[in-house]
Amino acid sequence: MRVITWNVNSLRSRLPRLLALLDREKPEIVCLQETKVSNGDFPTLPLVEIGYHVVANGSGGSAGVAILSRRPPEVIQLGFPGDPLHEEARVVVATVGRIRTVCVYVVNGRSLNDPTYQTKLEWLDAFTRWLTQSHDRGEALLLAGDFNVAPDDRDVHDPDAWEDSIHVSEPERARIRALLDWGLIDLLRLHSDQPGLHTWWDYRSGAFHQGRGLRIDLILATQTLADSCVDVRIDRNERRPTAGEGKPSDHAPVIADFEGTWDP
DNA sequence: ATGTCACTTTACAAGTGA
Repeated sequence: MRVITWNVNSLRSRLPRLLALLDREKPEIVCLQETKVSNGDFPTLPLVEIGYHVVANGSGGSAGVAILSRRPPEVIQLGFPGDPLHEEARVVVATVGRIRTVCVYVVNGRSLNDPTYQTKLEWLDAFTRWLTQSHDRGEALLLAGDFNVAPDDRDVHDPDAWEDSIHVSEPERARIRALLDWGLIDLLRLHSDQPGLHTWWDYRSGAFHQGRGLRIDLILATQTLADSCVDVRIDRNERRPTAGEGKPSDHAPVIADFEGTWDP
């Protein structure tokens, strides 16, 4: 069973690349962020035509999330009770097979002195409170998305240059640790402790070409699911400009493989 | 610090968010 998370930075702009990714990787579950499309304008048809179910949560703003799945999704939830930014559409939840799948797009925050930085911390607190209080660490829970936080210095191309910056500040990292302390496991770190495994590179200044990136797109899972995770990789090639399928997102997809079908 | 991208708007350029 294959799971992919990808911040597409506009689904409509990225649709040709998404269709190529689905054809290439044949994932069972896909978590998308920054779809930037309202539910009414979601390009459902080309995805249904190739065998995917679609659960979208989009308000047309700069966020928007979606879960695509081979199996029909059940117990669908848009946002979460007490979401302080409910109208921004940052969370979508669905059960696929035996896996409770939470797709998340965390507030960016822009910089430590921007008002949205506090919003980010408060939103992460509310999200984590909901997640930990309404789920069981014994269940097969998958939490995937753009966390807009690089969990530790291995996830930052130049930790000195990024010290006390947005995405790496200690209060942000403490919020990620709270999720891990509750019982979630950072699946990529099961397989590699190497630095330089980035998932996002700024469009500007040739950041991708120069390897100046961060790992902010994560797939977390509870122990029962993590036990069956056999591989996690980052599709860096998808971040490259290519002919024919339009421009790349500023994020690369993260791809996790699990043993077994996880059918009910 | 910033050389990009995609979206929006009383829309054909400029502001916003990332």
